[in-house]
Amino acid sequence: MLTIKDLAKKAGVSYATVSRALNNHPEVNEETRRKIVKLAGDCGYRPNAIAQGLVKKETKTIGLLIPDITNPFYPEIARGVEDAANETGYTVFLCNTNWSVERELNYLTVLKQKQVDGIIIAPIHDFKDHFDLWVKSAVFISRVNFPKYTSILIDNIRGSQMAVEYLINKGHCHIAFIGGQKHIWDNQDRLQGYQQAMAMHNLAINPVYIQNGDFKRESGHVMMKKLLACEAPPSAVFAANDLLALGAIQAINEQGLAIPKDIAVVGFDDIEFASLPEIQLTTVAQPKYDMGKLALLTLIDQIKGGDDILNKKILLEPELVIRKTS
Amino acid sequence: MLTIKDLAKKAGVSYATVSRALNNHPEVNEETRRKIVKLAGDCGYRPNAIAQGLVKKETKTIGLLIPDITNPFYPEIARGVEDAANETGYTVFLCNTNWSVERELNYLTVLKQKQVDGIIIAPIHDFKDHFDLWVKSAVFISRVNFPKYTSILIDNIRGSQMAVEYLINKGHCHIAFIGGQKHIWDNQDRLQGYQQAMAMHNLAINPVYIQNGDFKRESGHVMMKKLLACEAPPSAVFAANDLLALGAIQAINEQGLAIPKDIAVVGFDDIEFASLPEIQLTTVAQPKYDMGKLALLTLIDQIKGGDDILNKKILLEPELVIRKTS
DNA sequence: GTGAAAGCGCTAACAT
DNA sequence: ATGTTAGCGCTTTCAC
Repeated sequence: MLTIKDLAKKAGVSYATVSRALNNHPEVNEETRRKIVKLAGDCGYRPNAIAQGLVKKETKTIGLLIPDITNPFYPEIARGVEDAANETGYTVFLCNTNWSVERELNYLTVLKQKQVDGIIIAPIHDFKDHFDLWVKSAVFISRVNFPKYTSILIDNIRGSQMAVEYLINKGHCHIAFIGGQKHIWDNQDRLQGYQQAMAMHNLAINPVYIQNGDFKRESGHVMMKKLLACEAPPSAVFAANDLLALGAIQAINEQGLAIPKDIAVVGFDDIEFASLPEIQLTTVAQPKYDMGKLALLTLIDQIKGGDDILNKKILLEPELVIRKTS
Repeated sequence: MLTIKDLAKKAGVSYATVSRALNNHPEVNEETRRKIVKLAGDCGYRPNAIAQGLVKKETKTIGLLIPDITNPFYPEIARGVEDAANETGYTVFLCNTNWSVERELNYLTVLKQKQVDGIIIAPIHDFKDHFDLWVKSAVFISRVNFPKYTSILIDNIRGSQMAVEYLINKGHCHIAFIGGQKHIWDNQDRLQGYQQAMAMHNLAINPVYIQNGDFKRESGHVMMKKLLACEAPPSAVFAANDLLALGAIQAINEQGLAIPKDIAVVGFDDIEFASLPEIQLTTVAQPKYDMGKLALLTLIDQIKGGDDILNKKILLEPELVIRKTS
């Protein structure tokens, strides 16, 4: 591996000069700079980012913690993060927590060791106060209970209200909610939006109409089967994400029931596959790619800037996309 | 940030001893080790991995280069890579090349600078010989033309043959191929498998039946529309991946034609959404998750081992999953 | 404008 | 068994 010293030897200057030339320090002679830059190009010299990181205490690296890369919602986010990272010179560690708290925690310590400049996280548990021990800069893709950090997310409550009100306006009054893990913020807020919409229209909620599982398709399938098996099955279901909605649709079809005639279904996220002609899922859309991009840019601001940009809460507007399942 | 020297001071030993204790060197006194380990735990001390990387010339970090994280095929791979990386103590850089050669090349230099121990790559272009300038260890998720590196992939030709032969046995003789970028290995091999199967059954291929675009859904839509518009539309289509198949299905439906009655469709990959009840796409399955895991483990072997494991070619068996679109 | 030298946090060879 | 020291590749004072 070619080092800065090797290059300095070839150029006949001290390696400090090479460093200055390559880092565009103004004090270096224009001619020597050109010579050095040319030489570096010819030799294919690349500064060792690890060594740079050690002295500069900045690694130009961030961590992206998400629960499930397999849910098409997250790849969109990741793509946004990654595109923006690329443009700003950062590289991103992919940390798929797999809905495991242990793994989330473990990743945090690993990322700290690897000296990332910051993290973007869609958390799966409540960090309490331990969090700031681990990272200096972070942006959350979720509501977050401690004020110190920036978060960017869509208005989950509003989105859910829109979805449920739409169903109510369509004449439904037996509307069920199928959700993911109870403790996940997104789930709580979407449940709350559902409850508020029902309350605003003086609609009672049958307790069995509120189901919680996890955010995967199979879980939607299971919960919907339960709903279908109860004495008074709902005439509509609001699912806390599209994967759950897809699972619910499957259960409904297996029962021989028609969508939306017998049961209407509305999802959340608007993953790409929701728009397939065969699916045509009505759902609450999130600007996933833009959220990813924004998260990264906000994080960079925070890394660069200092305290004044902390504690920003960026709330984006959801959009109800009406298709054929409702 | 707490450093090893701070810790040494607190423990009342030299920092070399701390290093030895924490790295389980045998020569250190069992009692001092326990004391140090305890202290480190209490203080929440984590060794700086950047500093470790600099001296050990090993970063416990790898790069994963894929063309499109948005295609559900790749998240499955990524999850496999990531799970295995986690178990073996590695962290992975997500490098989404976005089908851009420039970005792929750029990532290679960035990863080199960041001193990754190796890379796993689903390449989008032919590196010629420049490649070994950049990385020491690599495994390809694709066929690869230069022998020095390990590659792991399924038998694309065989898989395509299986798919096309299945269509032929179903009585089809006007079978079209819609593919991705012409120069991508996967595409070439799948095209070849298609051609071989046709030839083996003495079936002529109408040149317009071979369409190439990119590997995205919209491209499948466009290509299928073209096929539908030609004088003698095919009675079956073999798509080089599931996204293309999904796009083709959309075009067929828009024409008011029935699947599989009027036109049969077969895809490749078996992404999760191919199995949705509403889709039920017949497709050639790849063991995506296992491929990812295997790729990572093979890479580690290579990093650790040396030359003897280079140039392994691991060819996995595809499986034809017959569903409702054929 | 350039060189010499210190030091980032750690490991490992060399002493003791 | 433990301490001392060199050095990984780089940036950044501090001299000149």
